[in-house]
Amino acid sequence: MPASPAPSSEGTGRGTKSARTRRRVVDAAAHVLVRRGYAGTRLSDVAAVAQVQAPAIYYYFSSRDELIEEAVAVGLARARTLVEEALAEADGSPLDRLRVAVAAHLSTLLTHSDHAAAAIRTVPQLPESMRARHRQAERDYVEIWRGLVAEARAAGEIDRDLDPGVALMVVLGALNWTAEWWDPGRGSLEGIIATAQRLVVDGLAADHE
Amino acid sequence: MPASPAPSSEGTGRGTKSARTRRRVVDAAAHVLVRRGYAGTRLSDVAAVAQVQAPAIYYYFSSRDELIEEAVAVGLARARTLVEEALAEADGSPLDRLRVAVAAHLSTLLTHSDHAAAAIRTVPQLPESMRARHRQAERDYVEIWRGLVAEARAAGEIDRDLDPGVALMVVLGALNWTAEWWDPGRGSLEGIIATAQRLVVDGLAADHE
DNA sequence: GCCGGTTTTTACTCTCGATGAAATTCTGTC
DNA sequence: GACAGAATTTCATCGAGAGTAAAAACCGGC
Repeated sequence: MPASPAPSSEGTGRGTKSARTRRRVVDAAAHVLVRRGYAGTRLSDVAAVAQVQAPAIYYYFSSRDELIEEAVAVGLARARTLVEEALAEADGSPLDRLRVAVAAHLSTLLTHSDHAAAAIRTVPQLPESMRARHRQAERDYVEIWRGLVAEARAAGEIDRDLDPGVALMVVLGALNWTAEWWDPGRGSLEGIIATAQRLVVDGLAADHE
Repeated sequence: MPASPAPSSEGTGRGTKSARTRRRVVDAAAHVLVRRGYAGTRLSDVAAVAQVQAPAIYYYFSSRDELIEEAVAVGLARARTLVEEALAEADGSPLDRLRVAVAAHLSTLLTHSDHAAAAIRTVPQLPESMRARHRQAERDYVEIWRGLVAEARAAGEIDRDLDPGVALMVVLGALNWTAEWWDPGRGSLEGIIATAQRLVVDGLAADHE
C-alpha cells in the first residue's frame, strides 16, 4: 500500500510526541483493517500509513495482534460513548430517542475516523480468542439498543408483530452496512442519516392506518 | 483450520468425479472466504475443507486468485438468478414484488451455501483488479433492485421523501448484514424473512395516516 | 493384467512479512 | 555542550504459505 498522507485526526491531537505517534499507529491500523481485513493487515502497511518504520510499532505494542485488538476496541468504545452521550441529552418519545441513536451511530461510523468501522466490520474475521474478548463489549453496546427498542415497545410505539431481537439486528445491519458503500460523493452525511432514520422508524413503528 | 466434514451440497451433486471435486474446492473456498476474508483464505485451509491436498487445487485453477474470483462470481450469479426467478413468478403490486425479492435474497444468502455470502461480504477486501471485474456484475444485480424501487415509486407506493438510491442501499445493507449474525439458533429463516419484509416494506411505504 | 490419460500426491523452492537485536538519532536537563 | 533515557531506525532471522515438478495412484477400455 503506497504511503498516503495519513488519515483524519492523526498527529494533530494533543499529548506528548510519543503519545501522538502511538495514536497515529492505532489510527493507521484501523485504516488498514477496514480496507484489508484482519489477515490482510500488514504491519508494513500500517507503518507506511503512520509514517514510521514497521519495527517501530513494537516500541508501543508487543505484537501485531495486540495492536489490532486495541484498534478494534477503541472503535467500539468510541461508538458506544458517542451514542450514550447523544442519548443522555435526548428527551422525547422512545422513537425519538431511537432516531437520535441512529444519527449518532451513523455519524460515528461514517466520519469519526476508521475506528468504528474497523471495530464493526473486522470482528467476524478475528481469531477466536481475540473475538471472545471483544464479544462482551459488543454485547454491551447492543444492549443499549435493545433497551431503546424495549422502551419503545413498552410505550406501544413498535409494531407488535415484529420480533424485537431480529428487528434490531436488521436495523443495525442497515446502519452498519452503510460503511461499505457510503462516501461523501454518494450524498451528504445528513442525507443518509435522514433517510436511515425515516426508514428505521417507519419500519419499526406500530401499525399505521 | 481443522478439516471439517465439508459443508452443504458438496461432493453429492451430479457430474463426473472430477467435476464434483472441482465444485467441492470452489465451495470450500467460499466457506473459508466468508470466515477469514480474502487475505486470510489459505489454500491449505481450503484444501482441508475440500478434502484434498493443497497442490491439487492447481489442477483446477492456475492461481489462488483465480479460485477466489470464481467463488465470488458464482455467489453473486447465484443470488441474481434466484432473485430473478422468484420475480418472474411474482405478480402483484410493486411492493409485493419487493417482498418477493427480499425473501429470495435472504434465503440465498442464508442457506444456499456460503457462496452468496462470500460474494457479498468479501468484495470490499479484494485487490482492485479483481474487484473491478466484479463491479459490473454487482451493478447489474443492484440494477434489478433499483428497478423494483423505481416501479414502486412510480406507482406511488413509496414515500416521496426518501432518496431512492440511498434508501435502497440501506435496505440491501439490512439484508446483507444478516449473514453476519444469523444462525438457525437465532430464529427460523422464515422468521427473519418475515421480519425483514415487514421492516423493509413499512419503512419504504408511502406515508401512512 | 496392461496402457494412455487423468487426477492426486509427495518433496522442494521462493518470497513475504512478523519479529528480534543492536545501532543510531532525538530531547530535554543540568 | 555532554549525558541518560526515549524513540526510531537498519540489519538479520525465521516460519508460513503460494506455487512448481516429478512421481505415484486411479480408471476405463482392451
